[in-house]
Amino acid sequence: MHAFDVLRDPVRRRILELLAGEEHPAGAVADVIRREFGITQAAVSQHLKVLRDSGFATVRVDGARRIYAVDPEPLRDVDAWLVRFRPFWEPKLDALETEIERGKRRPR
Amino acid sequence: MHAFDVLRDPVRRRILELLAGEEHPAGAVADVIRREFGITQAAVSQHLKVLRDSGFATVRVDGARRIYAVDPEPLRDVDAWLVRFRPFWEPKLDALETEIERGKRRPR
DNA sequence: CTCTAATATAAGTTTTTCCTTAAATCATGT
DNA sequence: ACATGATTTAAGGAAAAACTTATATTAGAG
Repeated sequence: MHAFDVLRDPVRRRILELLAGEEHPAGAVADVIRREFGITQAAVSQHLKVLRDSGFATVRVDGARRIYAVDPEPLRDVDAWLVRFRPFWEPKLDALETEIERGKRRPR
Repeated sequence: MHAFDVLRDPVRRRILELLAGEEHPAGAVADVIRREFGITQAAVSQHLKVLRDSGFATVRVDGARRIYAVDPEPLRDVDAWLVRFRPFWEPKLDALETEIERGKRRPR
């Protein structure tokens, strides 16, 4: 499943936003989403499954709870795809900025 | 229609890639897409309509031809949404970089 | 004005997505 | 062992997306 297929759904985007701040157990995610979107816990669980299967989220078992966290890899792919359009809205880089940008892209 | 709904379709993403390089008449786009995806001219035209309606592309009439070009605004929104996840893969900025970044985000 | 090329739109079908309810798992406290 | 709480999985249905073919529109050539 392609990254954009996953991000297409507003519920999944919201879940990722929640997880971006910090990890959460499935139940906590379900509570927020149920309140905001009015869907059932089962539906939320299905979305979590999509996020797992597509590599956007990782799970850690803690007793009866499943703790979800963001796995940023696929988001990075999206970011990479966007690169070719960024020149449309980003000002030209001068020489110093270019050097720093280069450093950022070649991390230690 | 949300930006991610538009980007979800691989044909539309490919069209945007084509237009990112330079503007093209609808027919030229259709030729490439038809070859690469095996769909009809009508289907391509429908995708172009989605891109128009959702603000991803602009059209300029030139005789019997319609010249399409990228309008980057919605892509910028996507970029903005990604911001919150970028700390996951981008190294920390030091003070000088922060200053420059700040300058870049507040153009002219 | 008529023909043709370029493109868009209409109508209908198939496929996919997302939701619901119901049932299955699995860990923990009693 | 049993009941309970947390979560996932299964099955089915409704709605949305993306094709196809056929038709409409519009510009320019002759």
